[in-house]
Order: sequence, then C-alpha cells, then structure tokens
Amino acid sequence: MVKHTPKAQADETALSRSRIVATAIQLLDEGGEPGLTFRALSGRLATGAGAIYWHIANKRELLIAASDVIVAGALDIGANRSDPAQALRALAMNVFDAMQAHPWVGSALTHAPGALPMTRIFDRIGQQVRALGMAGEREWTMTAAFCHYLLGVGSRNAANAAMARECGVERTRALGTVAETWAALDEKAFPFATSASRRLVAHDDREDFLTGIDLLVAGMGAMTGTRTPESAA
Amino acid sequence: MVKHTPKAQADETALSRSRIVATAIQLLDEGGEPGLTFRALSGRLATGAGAIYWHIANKRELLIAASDVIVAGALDIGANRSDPAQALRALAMNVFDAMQAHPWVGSALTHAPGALPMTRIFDRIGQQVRALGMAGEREWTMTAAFCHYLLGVGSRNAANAAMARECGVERTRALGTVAETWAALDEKAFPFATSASRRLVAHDDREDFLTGIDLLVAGMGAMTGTRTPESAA
DNA sequence: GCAATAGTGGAACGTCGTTCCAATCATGTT
DNA sequence: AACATGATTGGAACGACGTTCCACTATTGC
Repeated sequence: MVKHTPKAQADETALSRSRIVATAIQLLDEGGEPGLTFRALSGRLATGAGAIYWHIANKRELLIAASDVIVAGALDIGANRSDPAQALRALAMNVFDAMQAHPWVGSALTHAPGALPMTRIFDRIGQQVRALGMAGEREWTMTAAFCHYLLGVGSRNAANAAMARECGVERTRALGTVAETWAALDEKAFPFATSASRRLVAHDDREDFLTGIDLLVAGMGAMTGTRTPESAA
Repeated sequence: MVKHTPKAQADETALSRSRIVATAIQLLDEGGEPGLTFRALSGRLATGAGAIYWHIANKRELLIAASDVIVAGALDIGANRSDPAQALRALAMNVFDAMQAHPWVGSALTHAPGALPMTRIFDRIGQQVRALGMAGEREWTMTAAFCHYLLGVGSRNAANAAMARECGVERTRALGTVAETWAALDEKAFPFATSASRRLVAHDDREDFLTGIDLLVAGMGAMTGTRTPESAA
C-alpha cells in the first residue's frame, strides 16, 4: 500500500543515511557519547543492526557524520563581517556555542582530525587568518594554533558535560567537587591551583573562551608588528 | 622461601599498585590506548583480573595514575628559569615532548580534567603566568587559555598517532593520506584547506606548537598593555 | 597453633561493535 | 502473470571488553 518514487524514497518509514544520522544526534544529545549505541539506535529506528550497517560503515563514520551536521550548521550562519578579526571571533563563537549545545561534538572532532567536520572549521578559520594579512608559513601556523585552542576548549567542555552527567548533577555542582579537591591540596605544592579553586566554579566558560580568542588575535598582531588588536570592540 | 619485610614488600613478584601502573604504561606505549586491557595487563603480570582490581578501582583510575607518572616526570625537570616567559616556554615544551613520547597521555588528560595530572600542569603554568604580572581575573583566564591550547595540541597528537597505528604506517605517511584528501577537495568550497594541504605533511609539529605558545605569550603582552576586560560584549 | 584478614586467580556476567545470513521487497524481463 | 535479480531488512551470533564474584591461599595478630 506504500507509494514509492523510483529512486528517491520519500517514505518516512524507510531507512536512510540521513534518518540514521538524525536519530544518532538525538541519542547523543540525550545520553552523551555512551548514549549512542547500535542497539539503542536500532531500537529507536525499529530495525536491526544489520540494516544500519548497510547505510553506514561503522560507528566512527556515524560519529563523524553526526558531527558534520552540527558543524556545518554552525558555520552556515553569520561570520560574514568585513573585518577579519571580528569574523574570526564570530566564527569561533559559533563553533563554541555548537559545542556547548552538543558536548559530544568536541570529543568527536578530536578523534577524527582529518575528517570533513574538522576540515570545515580549519578552512573557514584559515580564510580569515589569511584575510588578516598572514602569508606563507605564518598562515598555516596561526590557523593551526586557533584550531588547537578551539579543540582543547571543546574537548574540555565535553569532559565537563560527561562528568556532570555521570554524577547526575548539573555542571556547576560537578565543578564544585573539583574545586573542593583543589582547595584541599597542599598550598606549598600547588600554590596556584589552591588559590584559583574559587574561580573554577564562578567563571563563565564562554567569556573565558572569547578572551582566549582575543589573546590569540592580539598575539598575531603583536608578532607581525603591523596590526593592533584595537579592532575587537 | 621468600623473605618479606612486614609492610613494605620488596618482593619483585608481588603485585603492587606501582608495578601495575608501570606495566600499564608499557602496554600503552606499545599498543596505544587500545593496547591497555585488563586481560593483557593480567597476562603480562601473570595474574588474574581480580587481583588487579584489589589495587586499583577501575580503568579510569589506572589511566590517570599512568598519566600522572609521565606528567610528574615531565614537570620535574627544567623550567626553572628566572624569566617567566622563558619558563613558560620550557614548561610547555616539556609537556609537549612527554605527550609526543606517550601519545595516549594527551587523550587521557582530556578525559579527566580535574584529576591530579592536569592539575599539576595547570598549577605550574599558572605560577608562571602569575609571575608574568597577571593578577585577578586575568591570571585565571590566561592560564586556562594556555592549558586549553596545550590540551588541544596533545589530543590532536594522540589522534595522529592512533591514525598512524591503525593504518600500520608511520605518521608522515598517514598524514599524507589526509593531505591527498584535502588536495582533492573543491577549491571553491575549501580555498584554504586545498592550498594548505602541502604544508600538512611538511610541517614540524614541535615548531608549530612552540610558535603557538609564543603567540599566546605575545598576546598577553599586547592585551595587558592596553585593554581592560570590558571587551566581552 | 589458630582465627582473621589481606591478597590472589580465574570463571562468569552483561554490554559493546561488528558480522553473517535467511527472509523480504521492488523492479526489469519474459 | 510469473520469475529472476539485486537492494534492503531484521535479528541471531561472535569475540572482546570492563567489571564482579567467589573460592582459595598466604600472611599476620593473638
């Protein structure tokens, strides 16, 4: 009783790569990385594991495809300012927000460095770095530094979210546990960590992240000698 | 026939936490993250899994303990220059070299943000940032930025090593595969990645890393000279 | 000497990613 | 209308993993 166009099955009940990836994103958002399981996936799709493997090679590819949907969506909007420094900032902000909304993305990007989603980010950032006047060796190094920073923040974000989920509490409460551990350390052996433990729970991730981006942009200006970071206002 | 001091069993055949951790490091160095298995571990220690669990709570704790040995060793030497900027550089270099020699450390640090090894790094870097004249909010933000960058580089290093191991070839050859993929991308859609594909295989990780560190240090100098933290819009 | 406790070895459990295969469905040919 | 073919499906089965459990041995305090 089901109508079907020859090639493009518009049938909603039919299995397809995009439907699998969309469901995978649902599971990841609900239960984090451990929430994505081929059993949970086949259960929600009301099919078997073999059917899924017909459309997708393995879990790694599934994770990359899921990340790519999020990353492509984050890079699609905004970041088209005329000023490269501002565009860089907006770009980084978009990626950060996407990683905050979907913490598993940060860890997925880490485990597949050369894959499409990370390449997307790398390319878009590289374009802006180039527009800032970097050339030759510089543009590579600077872009790589930006990406590494972005990736580091993203994976720490993912780890924080995982810890919060594991303890069954919200992020602030989970960080509070770490803060207590730090505060209880020997002040002689860890002078900075003990004094910084208060800020660990009070700080704003997003603001800190953006300050780091500004730091890198300012550093680029200082090292090339030409530009001043005055533009980031 | 075995002599034994009451508490401190110097017996080489006896199981102990430190012997377990040392063997775990061996396995990690030989086979990467997937090389560390409770079965492989109990096999090499000529014992059962239950005996190991008497000394160590779970795999997470084992990975943290293994990382701590490497990190503590890396932070123990050097980095005692009088110039904070130079000390910061030397510190970062030590951690980078340790992560290069033991690629699994980068990924382990990512998955346990508040644990002792990462705290060690955070504290040592924070001390130098503080010595550079940062105070209040700044010293936290700057230290966090350094750590994030360090972590990002470390986990990408780990991912590269994992990819190289998986393909059974050396790192350069594995990166070459990624470079070919990038070169084959649409030049209109990925103008930067396509043009940068040559550098991907030619570059020197360590040099790039240090340039990034210098970038951050230079940024700190530039930002403290002029601005106040009201830039966050 | 003897109970108590620290420590050991390995079988067993449940879950995971992945593979395999018989059954089903849609389609082109006769 | 009947069949052959290849794409697609559902679920059983496999091997490996982290972890738990428990019977057992060795050491210690009394």
